[in-house]
Amino acid sequence: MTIAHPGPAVPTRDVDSAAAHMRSCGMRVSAARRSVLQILFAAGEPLRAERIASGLDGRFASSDLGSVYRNLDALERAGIVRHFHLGHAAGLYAVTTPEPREYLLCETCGAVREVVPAQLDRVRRTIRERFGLEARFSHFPIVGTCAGCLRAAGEAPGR
Amino acid sequence: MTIAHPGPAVPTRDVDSAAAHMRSCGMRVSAARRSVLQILFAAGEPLRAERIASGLDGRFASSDLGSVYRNLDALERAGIVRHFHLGHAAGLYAVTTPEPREYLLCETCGAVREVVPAQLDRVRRTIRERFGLEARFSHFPIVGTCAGCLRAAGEAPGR
DNA sequence: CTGCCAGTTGCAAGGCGTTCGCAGGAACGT
DNA sequence: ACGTTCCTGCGAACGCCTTGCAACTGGCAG
Repeated sequence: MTIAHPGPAVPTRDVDSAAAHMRSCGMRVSAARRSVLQILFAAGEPLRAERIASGLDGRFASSDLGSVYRNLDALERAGIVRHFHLGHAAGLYAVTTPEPREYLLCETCGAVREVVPAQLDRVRRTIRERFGLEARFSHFPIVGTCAGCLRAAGEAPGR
Repeated sequence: MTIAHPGPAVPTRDVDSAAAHMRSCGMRVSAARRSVLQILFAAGEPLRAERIASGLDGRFASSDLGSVYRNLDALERAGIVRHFHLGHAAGLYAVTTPEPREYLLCETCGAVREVVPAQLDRVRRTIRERFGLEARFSHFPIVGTCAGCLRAAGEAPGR
């Protein structure tokens, strides 16, 4: 998935509620799709397609990488899954949560901070007022240098 | 170039001043490098490597794409060139300017707004105060929906 | 001005993440 | 149980970028 699907988010609690929604969308609930969902729910953190295809390193049924991408796409279209990108790395996929998520990334150490949108509303408002842009940090994060790395950078070069 | 080179920016006015700086760094000033610089200066806007390799569509000397990437890398290391990314597309390269640039991207229509860092300082400060992160929008832009697309989206769905 | 040699070049192959075409296979309404 | 339609795995291909290699060349030593 290279772009974010704009459709409404449909948070689901478990594989079965997700399956119910899939059926209500006219999608089939195949073994491969069920497996993708199982893995995403089990992991509890965003995963790369590769890792899903591997069955979460063997703990679940594995499937074809191409099919995983197609299924993630279908699930994202249905609002059950969403994805985002940290820098240039492969996309990360997660089950849609009731409260959306946005991200901040430290380009130096790779640390990721996950926040709910309300925490970025002041930032968003400033950007909207100044530029008319309604910013989203859910698909592409805010990138910068975290406090720790700033400190480290401030100490080391001093010497 | 997949990551941003951290070195200091070295703004140059033209190919010759850039060449002088290159030599002062111990780099050779080859025909291919001169051509990359000529093209970047002539274009006056950020370019994709592909476009540089093509000699700006035939108007300049063309060169090998691999060499273009290597040269852009070398020039970026030297501070003469920098690059950024708009979404998933290929990187965009430009000559370093005295005043750095940051970007805002409308994910809907693709419009790009280029601003100087001061215009984003309030945003940056808010983020720093709340999260300790020193944000940069020079390598990855702020992404969202621009005023025009917001309006269009607000009208159309009503019908 | 000549010659040398590390730094560069062009070419081709390779890598990563993702997409696509295809033919066989399975979900689900009837 | 059946058939249609969607989905699957496989392999090939793509876009963007990197890399290995042998030939070449910039720029300093002499």
